[in-house]
Amino acid sequence: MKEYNPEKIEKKWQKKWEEKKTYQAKDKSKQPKYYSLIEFPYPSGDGLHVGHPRPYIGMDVISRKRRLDGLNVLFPIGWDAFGLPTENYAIKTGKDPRVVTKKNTDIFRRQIKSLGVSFDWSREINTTDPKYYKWTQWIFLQFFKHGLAYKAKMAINWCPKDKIGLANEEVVAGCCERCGTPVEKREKEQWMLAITKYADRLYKDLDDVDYLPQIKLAQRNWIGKSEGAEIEFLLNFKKNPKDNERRGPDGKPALIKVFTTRPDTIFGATYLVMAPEHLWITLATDNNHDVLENKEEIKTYIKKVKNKTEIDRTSEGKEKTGVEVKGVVAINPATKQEIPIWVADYVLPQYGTGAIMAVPADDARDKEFAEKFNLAIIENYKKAGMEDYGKKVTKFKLRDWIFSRQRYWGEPIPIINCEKCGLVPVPEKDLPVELPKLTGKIKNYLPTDSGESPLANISKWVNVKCPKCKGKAKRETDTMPNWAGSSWYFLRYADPKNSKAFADPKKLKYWIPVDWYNGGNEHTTLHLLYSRFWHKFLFDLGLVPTSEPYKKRTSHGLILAEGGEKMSKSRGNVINPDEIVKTYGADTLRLYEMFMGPFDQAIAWSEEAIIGPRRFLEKVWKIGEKVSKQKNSSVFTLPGLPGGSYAVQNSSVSKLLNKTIKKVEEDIQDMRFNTAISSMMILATEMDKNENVNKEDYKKFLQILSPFAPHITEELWSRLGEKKSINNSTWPAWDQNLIVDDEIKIVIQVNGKVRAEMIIQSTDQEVKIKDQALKNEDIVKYIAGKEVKKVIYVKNRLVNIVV
RNA sequence: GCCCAGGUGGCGGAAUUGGUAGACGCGAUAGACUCAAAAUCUAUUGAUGGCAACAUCAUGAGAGUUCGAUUCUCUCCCUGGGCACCA
Repeated sequence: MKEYNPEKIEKKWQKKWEEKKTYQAKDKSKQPKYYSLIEFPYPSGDGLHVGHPRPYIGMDVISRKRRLDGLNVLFPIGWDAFGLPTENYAIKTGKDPRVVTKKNTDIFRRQIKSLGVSFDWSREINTTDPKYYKWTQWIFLQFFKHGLAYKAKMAINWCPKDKIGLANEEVVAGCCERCGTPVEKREKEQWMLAITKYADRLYKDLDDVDYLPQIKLAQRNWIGKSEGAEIEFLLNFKKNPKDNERRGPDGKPALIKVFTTRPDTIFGATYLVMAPEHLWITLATDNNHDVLENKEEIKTYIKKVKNKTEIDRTSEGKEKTGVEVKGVVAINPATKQEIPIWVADYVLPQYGTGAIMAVPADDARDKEFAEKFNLAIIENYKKAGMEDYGKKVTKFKLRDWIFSRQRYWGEPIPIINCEKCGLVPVPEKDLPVELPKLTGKIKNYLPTDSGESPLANISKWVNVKCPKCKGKAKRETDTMPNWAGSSWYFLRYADPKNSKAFADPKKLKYWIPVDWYNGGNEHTTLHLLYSRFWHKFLFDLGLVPTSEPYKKRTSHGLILAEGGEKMSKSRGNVINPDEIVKTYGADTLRLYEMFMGPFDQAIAWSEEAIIGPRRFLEKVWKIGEKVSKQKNSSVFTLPGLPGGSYAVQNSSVSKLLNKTIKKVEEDIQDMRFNTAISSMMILATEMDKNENVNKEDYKKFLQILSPFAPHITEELWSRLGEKKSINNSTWPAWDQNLIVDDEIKIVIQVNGKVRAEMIIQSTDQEVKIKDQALKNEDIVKYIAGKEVKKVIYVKNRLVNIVV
């Protein structure tokens, strides 16, 4: 076997590693633990494309490096398999989502395995497995029992033709993706999780974790902590003087509470604006109240606003709309002036109090609105103190999490609705509440006409006895969002087969927190925040050992198709890794994906460029042939010293090797995989040129390459006579003495422009170097006859002469 | 619109974080080997001018700070991602 034949050696080693359980994490070990984590994939029907493995390979490099560092590494994988695409596919084809999921995970598993990623497959999990979602439901019950899961009326996207609730993604340009009918908003009772109760801690504890700065920033912006004041504006009713007894339509004192981050600008507040959804205006326009002069006009406006998206409503570019609330005015507590009240959709109901004081002199949106509707703008108004007119409060943009889906393919919410007892949790002993199989007459995965989940159609499943009073009751038919299963999956990996608890506390104590979690930027504010929330809740219950789940978080960029577009089946530009593995080998694919560009940035695939990494591996192979032919002439044993053999150092290659070991080590830690590979390419070229490459040097090279290209290095390693796997070896140490150069080339600049080069000794003093530079013959002609104002020396870099 | 990331040769990108812009790879051109081709090897490869030494220009655009700016500041343009029911 002279030629490099990746197909043969890759399959061979993958089989051996599996047999020898090389990558299985040990629950008990004297070695320190290391938990590295990737976001478990959604097994879509399109199969794996070359973008999927990028983060896996990246974290695989980290994990393999950690093993060589002597750590007990947990690097697990599973399937986040509930979700819309599978459900929609099931609706279209009538196939059981379970069958579809099984098929898809089988394909994904085979494909991922073919890349030699060092996952511990013995811990594989699947969120759709009842043994798994039993615990998702169990955690939900804990939320419910602690009052953090509750029901509330929320607006959902509703297609009036298909009569189903739609995900935001299924709404295209305001219309239903399937039938094109304009989408309406519809109020529906939804399960909510009170993530806002944790807003402060989710914000503050970011200080203690090692996330990339932009990830922290994104989370902070999302939580949207702002300090400001709530100020009460008293109302004055015009239509009926009796109303001025300071009683509003809701029976409370007639006032509107606003939230502002700038209470100091109150003297400039010339009108109030309420969100169309504001409770005050809802009540004031209903049939029981008659305080407003233009109720119908306002009601028409509110109806119109209802179907706009939030982005449309708050975009500065879009023209502002609104109506004045006639028949009532507010009194500015600072100026004592009467100011008009408006309803406008640029104010959102969820944030602050759903009402603002408008200061058009200071706020761009208020100004735009005031100019359109001819409202007063005061410039040069007096500034007030922060707490002169209202009390200081902290508000968060973060909203509670809508946790219901009217879908089939999700975890059933384990609640029973009893006519007498109300919402009753399913007893823990009855978990999991399994999804009923759709058999016999019912083969329909569509939601019901009333907008309920398809589960509502299955009366046998729905109708149950109340666990409390044994009376008639019905199961909750809403299911959980796909975010549920992924909010705690990393805990399950610590103990994936446990049937008594979601995980053994001892094992959690050993493995948690996750040491390094890498994932997509698109998950920064949802999944990452949700899972931190669940983890904190479990921590408060004493069920997990840490208040934060992940010590470190980094992100990867997407791989785009050749034109720079997203890869998708519908565009027909998907590249299947199977073909790349077949043509070039898994090691080449791995190297290429790590080499193609910075790990955290989106990058376009290029079929043409893959050949580079392949040529590099051919070269590594060639050097291996050369080295293995050498007799051990370059290794000798020093008499008198125990055991070891001492290599004769080939100084130029050895120096470069030591520099490369250091560089690769540092680059892996910072995920600068592309430059790590580039430095190894330089080393390989150097070894290839050199007649006598020391065997020990070459083996060190194989070791530092092995996290990137595990198959070829394992093969070459064993050919050099090593009996143990390269995985069980130790990362080579670099020698500081071999890294420092004695002679250094520096440049000489005149006025910042490079004019000459010179060689200095590393021991040279600054004065000597400056003097040498001024005397340099190329430099003399540039500075002759000119006054030297300044000479700047940057250590080991340059001398700059300013004339 | 708001928030985030980015814009460097023909292409992907590098630049020790203020210190030689273009490492490494792809592609291209020429040569070696070959009957020939492929593969491989060697050399060249930012632009302009010049026989050459060399000079000038050049990191999205414009300004600023500095001995020195791809890097820092300001203004603007463009691309990608997120915006709460996609995963």
